Amino acid sequence: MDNVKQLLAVRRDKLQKIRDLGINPYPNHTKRSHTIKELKDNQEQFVADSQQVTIAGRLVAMRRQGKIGFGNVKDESGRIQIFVRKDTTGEENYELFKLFDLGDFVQISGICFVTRTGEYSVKANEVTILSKGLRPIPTVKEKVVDGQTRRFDEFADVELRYRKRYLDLLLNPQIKRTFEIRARIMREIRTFLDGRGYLEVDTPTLQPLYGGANARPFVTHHNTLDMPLYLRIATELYLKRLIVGGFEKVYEIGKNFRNEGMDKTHNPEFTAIELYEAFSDLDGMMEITEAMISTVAQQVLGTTELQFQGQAINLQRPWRRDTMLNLIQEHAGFDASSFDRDAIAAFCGEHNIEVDENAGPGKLITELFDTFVEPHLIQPTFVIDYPKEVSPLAKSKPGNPKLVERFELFIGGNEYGNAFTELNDPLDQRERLTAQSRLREMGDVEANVVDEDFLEALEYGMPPTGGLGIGLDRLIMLFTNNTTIKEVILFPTLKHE
RNA sequence: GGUCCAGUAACUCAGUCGGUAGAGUAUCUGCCUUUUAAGCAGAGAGUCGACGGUUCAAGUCCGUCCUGGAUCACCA
Repeated sequence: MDNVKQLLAVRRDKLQKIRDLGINPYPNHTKRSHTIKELKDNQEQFVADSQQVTIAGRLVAMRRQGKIGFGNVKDESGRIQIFVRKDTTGEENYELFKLFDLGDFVQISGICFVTRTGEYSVKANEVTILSKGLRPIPTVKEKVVDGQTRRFDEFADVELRYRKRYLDLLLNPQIKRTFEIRARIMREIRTFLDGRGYLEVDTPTLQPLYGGANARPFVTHHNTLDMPLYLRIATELYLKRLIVGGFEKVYEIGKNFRNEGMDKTHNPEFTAIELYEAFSDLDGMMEITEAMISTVAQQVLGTTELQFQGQAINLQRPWRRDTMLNLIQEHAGFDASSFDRDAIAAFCGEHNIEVDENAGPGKLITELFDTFVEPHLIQPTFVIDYPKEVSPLAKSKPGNPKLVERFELFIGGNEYGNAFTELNDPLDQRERLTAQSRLREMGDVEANVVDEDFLEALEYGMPPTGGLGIGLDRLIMLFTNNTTIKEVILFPTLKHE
């Protein structure tokens, strides 16, 4: 018999022994009177009064010695020591206590007191099993040395942590903070936008056509309708339809799905917010981006100055704004404003930047930007004036037909958001999407597809509109000082074991 | 996808020059009525990621593959 089977068999055996005592190892009801935090908050009084309490939680440590035993019970609010004596619980109940294993959910009734060594504890007069565990839980021990908690045999295997996130949360409770911050960020974004009169909406995740970004989709099939459906890569085109329909301020927070590679900043499904505001524009989107992110930081973290990977980042408004071409000039010493493809391609070649033969000058300019500029944009920076060639949904910049009114937001060398003055000229939009479909024919699998229904909606008239998208997982990474997107997603996508 | 690193007991990790697989924790047995990384004595527990090769002999050397991490490329 191998070790795991042996360990499982021991637990099964104890389970049967509990049943043999006439005790249900999975009772329906709990009689908790206090959370552990409530015990701690009232320590002085509860000890003075020998307060009778009933706590419930997971048994996370056990130190048995003959006819007594110490253990530690943990609920979501905290962790406390229990003290069990045979002559206090009685013979029969002590038999049950001896069948407890680490990881079991237990209920302890007893009085609050302080042990000889000064530890606040519950002295049990009755122990109850709430849920018997059948698998051994990895044991992480802690010792406090000079106020610092040292941990032993930490549950640290990154792969195991992601695959068995429940164990990660249980054994590495500090991980929970990331997801608490995540939830608060979401709530504060909603509070902020609701306060500005925005309406939260839901648009389809399953779409007959996909659009709104450059990406390959996941494809699925609807059996009854016998048609292909795509998991959305963005919410953009549906939200704009709502602007056509007369809503003036809408936003959606939800999952997007992109069928492409994974790395530290890309998970196949990720959470984004998109918002659209009629009668606004790129300047309006910069204002709302600054206001929203700095407000959320203040609400969630209590400050707009944060530390990210050893760098101090200041989210205090206003944020820097500069054009892509200026920034390339500054960091690469190259003037690309001519949009002369040959000259730009030659410069790329000199700096070992791969040049796709189908790439136009605009595409090459963004590659120069990515290489020379992006890593240096540590403090929040709005990069404006993007090449039209790479921005099929953004409105042209007056006075320069090669550029559009678009920004991307960079913080700490990473991209966080993308916004345009939205293109509302239906004929121009049709030309742009048609140009994208030509790129598709030349092999660009991520080029946009022509969405006739969307174009028809624009033909009914869409007001001048500002639109913004922000990758929320990355924002959460920034706020929690994580460099890996998997750390901020509870169940990140992994390959099969 | 390229390169580099890692995968050994349930957990955390050693394993030298190729020579019968190791420790701590956890588990089991015994002792122990104020311990706290409890302690003492003993025991069980492994397809050394998978497959193939070299060799008298492979955890160790070689090849292929799987999984994860780092990095580069691609990608927002």
